[in-house]
Amino acid sequence: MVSQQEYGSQEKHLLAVDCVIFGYERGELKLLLFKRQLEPEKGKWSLIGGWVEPNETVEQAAERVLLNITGLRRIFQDEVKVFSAPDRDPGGRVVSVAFYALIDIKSHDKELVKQYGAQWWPVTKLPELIFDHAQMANSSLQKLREKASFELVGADLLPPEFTITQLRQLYNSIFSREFDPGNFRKKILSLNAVVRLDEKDTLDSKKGAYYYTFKKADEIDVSVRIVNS
Amino acid sequence: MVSQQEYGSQEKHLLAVDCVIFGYERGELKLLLFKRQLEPEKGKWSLIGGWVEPNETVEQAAERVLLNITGLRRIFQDEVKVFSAPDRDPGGRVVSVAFYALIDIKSHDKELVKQYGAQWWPVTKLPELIFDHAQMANSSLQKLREKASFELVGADLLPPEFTITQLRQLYNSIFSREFDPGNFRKKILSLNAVVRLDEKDTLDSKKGAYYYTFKKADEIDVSVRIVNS
DNA sequence: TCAAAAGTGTTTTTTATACACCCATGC
DNA sequence: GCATGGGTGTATAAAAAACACTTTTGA
Repeated sequence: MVSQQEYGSQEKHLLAVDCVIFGYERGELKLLLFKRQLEPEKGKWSLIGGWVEPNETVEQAAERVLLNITGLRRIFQDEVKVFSAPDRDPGGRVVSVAFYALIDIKSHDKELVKQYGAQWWPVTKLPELIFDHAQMANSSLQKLREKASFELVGADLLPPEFTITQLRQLYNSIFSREFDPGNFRKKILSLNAVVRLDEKDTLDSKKGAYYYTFKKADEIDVSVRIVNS
Repeated sequence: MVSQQEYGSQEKHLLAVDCVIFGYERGELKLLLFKRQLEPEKGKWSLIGGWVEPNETVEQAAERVLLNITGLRRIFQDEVKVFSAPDRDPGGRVVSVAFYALIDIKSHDKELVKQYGAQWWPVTKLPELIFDHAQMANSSLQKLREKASFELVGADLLPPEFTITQLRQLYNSIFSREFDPGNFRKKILSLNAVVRLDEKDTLDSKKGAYYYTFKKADEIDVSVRIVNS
């Protein structure tokens, strides 16, 4: 039986996490990328990663990496997939669990990011990435689209106060398509997940658009479809 | 920087896969479970697992485990999630990647299964499972429901020839609800994914029901919703 | 005054759901 | 002849999509 072999006689593996960090800025969905600081492929662009420690879960490892980079706790993150091709890392056999994370670019620690030589890249114009990191980024975008189809993702990517148009533009950039302004607005408001404030944004339009905030998670209706097909 | 540490100085981990094997028999969705043959928790029920070898991917490890158990190649399988709580396995720190698989119970090697002391259990009446295997089973069922919502899953679970009613009963058991016979039939036929044969099944009904087969994957329309909410 | 985004309303199309009803046949 | 599942048709409801139109205001 496969699992009958003793634990002790088994080969062990280097285990890492890699984080696909999404942000949203000036109408574009972006990814935080790093200049790799160790061989192999030193100097090329990559996702940020970290080793999994013996006393932590892979989720905790990802949280730790995200905290180190952004200074933020309680970031939304979700597992994407395990990448385990034996030769995926020329430096040796490393099995990596990819996570994607959503952050509000404005709220993260820019100093930390700068220290690491990191940079935000629009998802539509990514540079060449090392190893299988491009696959990780692609799979993550797909996962994000799935999530955004079933629930409102703005809470993690937008500032606390936002206009419906900004939310729509975020969705435009996630799905690379143009949502109808009228229909999108109606759909969002029907979800009963946002609250209108009294202030208006007057930067993006002359008339001014009301700001909204997200309701707390426990006040929101569950599982309503947002985007179809 | 998190990933700046040398590869050599890192702790390694025992890495395993666990397989949640779904089958369908006599109107019930079932799981193949095993009497665990090594300590700890020897003799209790569990999923089947195996170690990940240094020269293979986690997907290949799962394929190997499935082949050993069922005698079948090219089984449908999909990654569910990594389970990595440091204390999840009392025998030591083992990180496990859960996979779920779909097989046609009739076509697998019953002798092999018997050798392992394995048994098919209806998903609605599972025994107590070791470690976090119940969580693995739950997450897998959720994943299966997701998949079955967006595409027809019958091809892997049903015999090559099946009636629409059998397909509906499979969906009933996956979603634990009753689909309307008329509407389900119309929906399935509208997908243009099955072909009617000339033979009829006369076991389940007096009038007899036409057998159908699935079209090849590349002949099927992409991404049509089957089940909502 | 007019371009441009905000916001509302209306119409059409599509899809889901509920359910009536005929068919074929073994008992 | 009638109960049973097979199979088709229809009527209603709900949702999505297309798009017209009105409001506001800075340039």
